[in-house]
Amino acid sequence: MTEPKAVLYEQLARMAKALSAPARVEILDVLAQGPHTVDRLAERTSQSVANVSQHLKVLRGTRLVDATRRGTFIEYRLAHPGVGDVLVSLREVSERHLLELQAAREELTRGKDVERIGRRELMQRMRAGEVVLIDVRPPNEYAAAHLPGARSIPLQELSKRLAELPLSKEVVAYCRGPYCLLAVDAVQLLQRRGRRARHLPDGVLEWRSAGLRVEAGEGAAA
Amino acid sequence: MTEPKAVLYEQLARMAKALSAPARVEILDVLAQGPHTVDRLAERTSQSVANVSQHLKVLRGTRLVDATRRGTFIEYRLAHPGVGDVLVSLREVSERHLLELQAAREELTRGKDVERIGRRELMQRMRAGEVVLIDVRPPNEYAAAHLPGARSIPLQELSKRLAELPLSKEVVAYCRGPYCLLAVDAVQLLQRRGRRARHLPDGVLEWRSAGLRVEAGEGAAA
DNA sequence: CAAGTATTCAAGTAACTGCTTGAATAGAGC
DNA sequence: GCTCTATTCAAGCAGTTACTTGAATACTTG
Repeated sequence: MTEPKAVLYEQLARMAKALSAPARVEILDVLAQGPHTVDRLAERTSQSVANVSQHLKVLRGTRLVDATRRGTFIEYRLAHPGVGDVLVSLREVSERHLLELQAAREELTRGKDVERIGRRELMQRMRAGEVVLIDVRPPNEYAAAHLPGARSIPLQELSKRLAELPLSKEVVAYCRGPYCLLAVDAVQLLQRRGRRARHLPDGVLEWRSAGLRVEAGEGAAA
Repeated sequence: MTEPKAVLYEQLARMAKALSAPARVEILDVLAQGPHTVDRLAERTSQSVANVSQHLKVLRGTRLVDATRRGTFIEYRLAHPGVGDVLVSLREVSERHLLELQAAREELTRGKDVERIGRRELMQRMRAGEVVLIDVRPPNEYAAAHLPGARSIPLQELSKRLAELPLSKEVVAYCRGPYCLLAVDAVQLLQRRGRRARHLPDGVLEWRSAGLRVEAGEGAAA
């Protein structure tokens, strides 16, 4: 008999091991924004296709991701919203304990301090009709999932589409999550144009992991 | 410049890597029950002292555990309650996705099916004074942390101390968590003696991770 | 200060990991 | 059925990991 208790720890470790390569964490992080094909993943993560394929195999082995064929491509996606929760939980504990991570995060946002808004305040002001929430990610990510009531205005189009945003309301921008700079750039751009704007540091992952609802559809096809 | 974004993923992976060896997960699991010295850890996990020491070094490197000298021993403990949350979160996702883990868990509890009680019902019935909650772990673990209102009756002493449990009340037993069999054995013993008894599959880790309060002290010294 | 011991270090090993390169496979679409 | 191409496989290499054994530290206690 192989100690049954040993099996339990082996399996927990196996799951952790699946998350123990930077390349795989990045892949999961990208997949959290929506389904991707192998070579779009390779492109987004600057890795070879073969290598991404091998990492995906590992992730499929622990059933963290699912694959479905779609035309000539194979589309990979997170197997379950709960996978996102682990990512968020891993990030929380890492930020609390790893000084290097805190340093890297500060480095990332150096000179990009913008005023933030929290989930609760955002929801209150949304209900009161006082703010417009914009999703500045690419349209396909918006289509895969976005925050309720958010409008899709990709960062690249923002300066041309300013007229869509009522002057009377404050603008709140979000993107992929706390490590993504799209929304920060959006807020800076809006402020330079004389708008009141704040940054919501959540992405759909964080939002869902906090137990809140997200919407899908209404955008470009994946 | 080393890509700042790459650093973020490296750090997340570093944290996951710390959890990617079965021996380390087991060590953390034991530490979650209270502080331990290196050689008690070695004993509990059936590993060599030198090896445990090396694993502890890794865990200290990611600041998951802290060490403090206490007499001639060095006592290791989880650095932060949040570390327990990661363990719980890792376990949740692993149970959902890894069939092998589900199988191992069934194997572990085969022929030991006992009636369970949930957190909510337990709290209601505790408030109503209808149940006695007993902690069947060794006294030092009880002393390190236990559920509010629980009485310490180690499994070994249970049959001798039955008189302490009022016949009028149902007994609820808990131990280290869902993979620990102490409480299951306790419930079986109680039932053989004609008592109404149920099993709470939580340990202090799960209880705390659900946002509930735990108590410390009032027991044998660590 | 000396002795004792809990803990850590150091060296050596077998096994594994992540990445590359180049070839094979397996569907879709005509 | 044939071609095209997205994806996977296979082999190989440099670097790392987990464990053992045996010796060295470093702290307390007397």
